[in-house]
Amino acid sequence: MAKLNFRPDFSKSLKKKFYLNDTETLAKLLVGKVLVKRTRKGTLAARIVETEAYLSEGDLSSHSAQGLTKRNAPMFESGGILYVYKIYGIHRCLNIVAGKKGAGCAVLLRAAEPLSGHEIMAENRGIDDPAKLCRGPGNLAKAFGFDVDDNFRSLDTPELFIQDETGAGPPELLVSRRIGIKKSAGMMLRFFEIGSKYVSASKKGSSINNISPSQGMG
DNA sequence: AACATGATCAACT
DNA sequence: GTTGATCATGTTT
Repeated sequence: MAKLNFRPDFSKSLKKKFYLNDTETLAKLLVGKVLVKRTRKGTLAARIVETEAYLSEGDLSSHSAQGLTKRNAPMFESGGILYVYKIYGIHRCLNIVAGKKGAGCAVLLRAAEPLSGHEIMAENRGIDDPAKLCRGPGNLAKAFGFDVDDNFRSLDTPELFIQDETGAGPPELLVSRRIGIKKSAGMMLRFFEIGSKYVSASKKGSSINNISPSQGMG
């Protein structure tokens, strides 16, 4: 579970093609990967344990459902960049754009297990408990210091990337409905690691069979 | 008016 | 330990 010997390694970063997977597949595959951000104060890293997929079609809760707007413009770019938006005036939500340019889909990062930069995250959050630093989408974004000026930022530089640390095998996942939405609420598009104490909200879910990469539109 | 939230509190298992 | 209700907050539609 905990990666005691984690070291940031840009050579293990996910490549552009990885983000062209369809949104649901990307959401599953991102669980267990490590988000790495280098700042002036130090390097932040956390292992993703909970995600949600927001689709390009047939998903009324996706920000892309109403078409291109100024706010959701990053969603319509090619996958592998950030989409950050404000919610309830207070919080930020960090998304990874998925799929081809023009598709309009993204993966919301909902929770993560801190691996590096604990002190910086604690300072950003104003709390210490490692289990709470990156638990919940607003908290995760705040711990990492992401804001709307990070929109369109690419995930393929040594300053910001996602590292594949799943050499020992992918984590076992559960699937559930997404949290905090009313439209398209029945869709099973939330994915999280079984038994992780870093997961937000409910830890109930159904088991998933296999995960296979694809090149669909999501 | 709705909103991809979080903190807090009450009630329950 | 968990779940559900309540509400502060301000941007977007």
